Amino acid sequence: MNKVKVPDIIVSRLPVYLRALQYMAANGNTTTSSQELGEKVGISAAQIRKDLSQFGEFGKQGTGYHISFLIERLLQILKVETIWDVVLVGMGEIGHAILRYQGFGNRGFRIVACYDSDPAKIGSQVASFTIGDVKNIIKDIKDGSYKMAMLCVPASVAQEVTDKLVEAGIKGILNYAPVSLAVPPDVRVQYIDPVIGLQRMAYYLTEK
Amino acid sequence: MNKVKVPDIIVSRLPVYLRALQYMAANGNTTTSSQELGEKVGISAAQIRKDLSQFGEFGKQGTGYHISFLIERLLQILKVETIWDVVLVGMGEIGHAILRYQGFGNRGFRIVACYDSDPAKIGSQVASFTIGDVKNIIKDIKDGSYKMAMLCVPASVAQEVTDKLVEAGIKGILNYAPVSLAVPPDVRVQYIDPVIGLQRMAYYLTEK
DNA sequence: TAGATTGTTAATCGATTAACAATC
DNA sequence: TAGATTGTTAATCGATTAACAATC
Repeated sequence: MNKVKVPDIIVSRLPVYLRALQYMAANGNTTTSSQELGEKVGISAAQIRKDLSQFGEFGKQGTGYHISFLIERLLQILKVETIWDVVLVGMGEIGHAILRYQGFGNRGFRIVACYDSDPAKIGSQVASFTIGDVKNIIKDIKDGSYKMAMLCVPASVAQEVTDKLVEAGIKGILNYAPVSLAVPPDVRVQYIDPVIGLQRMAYYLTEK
Repeated sequence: MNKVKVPDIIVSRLPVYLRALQYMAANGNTTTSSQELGEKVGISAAQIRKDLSQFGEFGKQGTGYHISFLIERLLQILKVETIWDVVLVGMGEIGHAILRYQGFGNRGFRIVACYDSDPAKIGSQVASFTIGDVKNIIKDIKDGSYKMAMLCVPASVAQEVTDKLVEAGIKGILNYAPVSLAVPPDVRVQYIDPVIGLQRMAYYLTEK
């Protein structure tokens, strides 16, 4: 679709722009500039303009960007205009917290199935879901119905469950397990490990 | 301490190396190479050697790295040999989940106090903590006793709470609120927003 | 019109990779 | 010794910034 491949570092900033724009819109703003948006997200105005220019011309000289229009375009570009179905694997503490979290729906994602490997959990009801056996994932979703998964299993089994997800046709994994995953080139992994963030900040702290 | 400032992009990879090394150590491995470590974390061997060389010479030609020694050095470099005290602000769904999470302690961090602004929650007991009034944060920690915070308040109040944390001397904020924060240059923010990760992956998906 | 701000170009800056001497 | 792997240099590659013509 795109003539030239857009660098991933640019793609990674688009959701941040989108989030800020939606926040502005919710506060009643109708227009903004690369300058103003840049201040909100901590990125230079030049970079925002350069990033957006990869996808088209969305602003007007002299006046800047119409917020609702730019939001629409970013939703299109990121392919989150409609809702993606996501499967949740691992119903421990984190899995339950994710299931209770209300913040996915209005940003393009919803959980449609839950899995675990613990016989004590399989078959039980959580919210509106019946927990399925992780062994059946491949069979269940091999029709390609689902492309994304959230992985909340212990680190010790994360790779083997990942292999199953990949075999089942999953192409994007949001990984909460504190371990690096190996996947084929056409599968993306995003890591959520709060400790990595804390350790990274600790480096800059001078004393306790 | 360091003669030359180390690029943040290098610092950001160190916790990932550390995590993989600790995983190897837990599995009984005693030595590794930049090649092997690189395969585990998805980073080139040359880059790992270059990153580590910023801090010293930790390997041996011909044999590679002694895992436990390299772990020790990374713990030192990242300043996570001993435990950092972290305050938790915002006792909603996410705040409670974080409090229940057992994965911080053995990686360098522990929660030492909880705050909220909801009168219905202030004074109540959660686990071993009494929830404090967010208004008192500045007074409570102005002695500089705590340097890090986890922020789990709604996006609408995240900036004002952040300002209080900064005034209270907090230098590192792990932000779970889905909004960009403005902070002085000596304060670091790390963002945890799963939807950003999901949207970023959605870009690469071809169809539903 | 005058002022503001875009989209884009060229220059700068920084990060990654490839290669290899050193050496365990 | 021969093989393996480091730490480091130089080359390559890619990302950011500064500047400005175009134009709303």
